[in-house]
Amino acid sequence: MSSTILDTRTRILQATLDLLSDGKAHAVRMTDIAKQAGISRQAVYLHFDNRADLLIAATLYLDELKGSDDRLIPSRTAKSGIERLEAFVEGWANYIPEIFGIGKALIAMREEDEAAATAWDKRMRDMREGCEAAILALKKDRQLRPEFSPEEATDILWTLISLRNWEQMRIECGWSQEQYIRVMLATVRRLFVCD
Amino acid sequence: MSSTILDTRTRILQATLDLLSDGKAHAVRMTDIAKQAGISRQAVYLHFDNRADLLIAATLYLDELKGSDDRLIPSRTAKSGIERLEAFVEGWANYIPEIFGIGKALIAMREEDEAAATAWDKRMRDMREGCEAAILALKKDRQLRPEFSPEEATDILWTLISLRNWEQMRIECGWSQEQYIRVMLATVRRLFVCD
DNA sequence: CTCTTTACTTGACAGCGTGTCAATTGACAT
DNA sequence: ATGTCAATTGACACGCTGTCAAGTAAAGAG
Repeated sequence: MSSTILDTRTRILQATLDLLSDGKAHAVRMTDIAKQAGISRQAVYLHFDNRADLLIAATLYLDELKGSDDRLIPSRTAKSGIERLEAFVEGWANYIPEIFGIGKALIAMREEDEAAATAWDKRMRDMREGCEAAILALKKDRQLRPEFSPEEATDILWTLISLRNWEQMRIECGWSQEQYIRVMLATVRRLFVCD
Repeated sequence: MSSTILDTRTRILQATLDLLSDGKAHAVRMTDIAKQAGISRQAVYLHFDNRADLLIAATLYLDELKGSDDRLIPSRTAKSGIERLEAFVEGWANYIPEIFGIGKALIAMREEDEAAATAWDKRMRDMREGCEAAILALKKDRQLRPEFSPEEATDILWTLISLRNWEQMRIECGWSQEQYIRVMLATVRRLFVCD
């Protein structure tokens, strides 16, 4: 594993993230990525089997870069269930902008590529576990409203803070990130927390 | 405008809707549609300029078939703001399954095709007006909760009952249509209606 | 009963993006 | 000097969209 291999591979991954960060997932071709990385298109295939493989690797690379596990710490160290719920929602909300580009690309690929679908679904299932933990912490504090079962509440929360909804609110509705966070926090508080 | 023209055109549109109803938008090629309609692939282009044009026409055709305007009647004739909100959410919820296939296809096309994006956006803007009307009816009754401005409440409602969220809850979360309606009604009531 | 028009067919082909293959270069290690 | 390995170049197959040209079959008009 010479450092040259790593360097080129990393440059490809970085190029991928750079280009996808615009949110124009469909406009990013293998040729564009190669050009951005300063190599030939064919050389990309020396490091990644195909486009899906590259996109999946790019999400893992991004995790490394951003330390996605650390994101959950404030939510894990929260004292009350309410605090935990709010810390989780806010932490995730601040993480979305960083993963949005690659996320959107993987979501688009989901429809055509089995491996991409599996990879993205796994990430989303992991995120759902965070939702579930927050809901259960609330329930443990007897602060979870009785309208919804914990499973339903988890599903609602999971759906509510999805990438797609963030995109719709931020881009379609023109909300600022601050507004998004404020409204989401108010929404989950109102929906799930006993008065 | 001989009836033969109409017949073939209609058969193409019907074939398109039939194939898309499975929700596997990306698997439906022009060839598949032609085959389903019983004509040659090239003949499809005698009636529609391109794939986007065909998909857009298919949504309009579906509107004709289903009389989408009639959907809003129960919501318009509702007596109170709450009634109106609930009628709107339930009416839309029951409409989604019918438009889901073609809707998903247009959403996917949105990214690549300007015209498809415009067409779908228009439909969604129209739907947002329904959301807005329901929220304003609630406000007029002084039943709209003060946490959100009417614009914010409209945006939240609009996002909440989106096709994507319906898909996530029905398919990803495995909810039944009845469960979806029950939970959505409870959610909007809790979020927007004063006690 | 021709003549024309119209809808449709067939076959071929260009464009574009992905993915593959073979031959070659250039650097570095032994 | 020799072998290895990353990367390059050029060519090509595949799948799908969209286009074009020539031909056919049937309906309507004179």
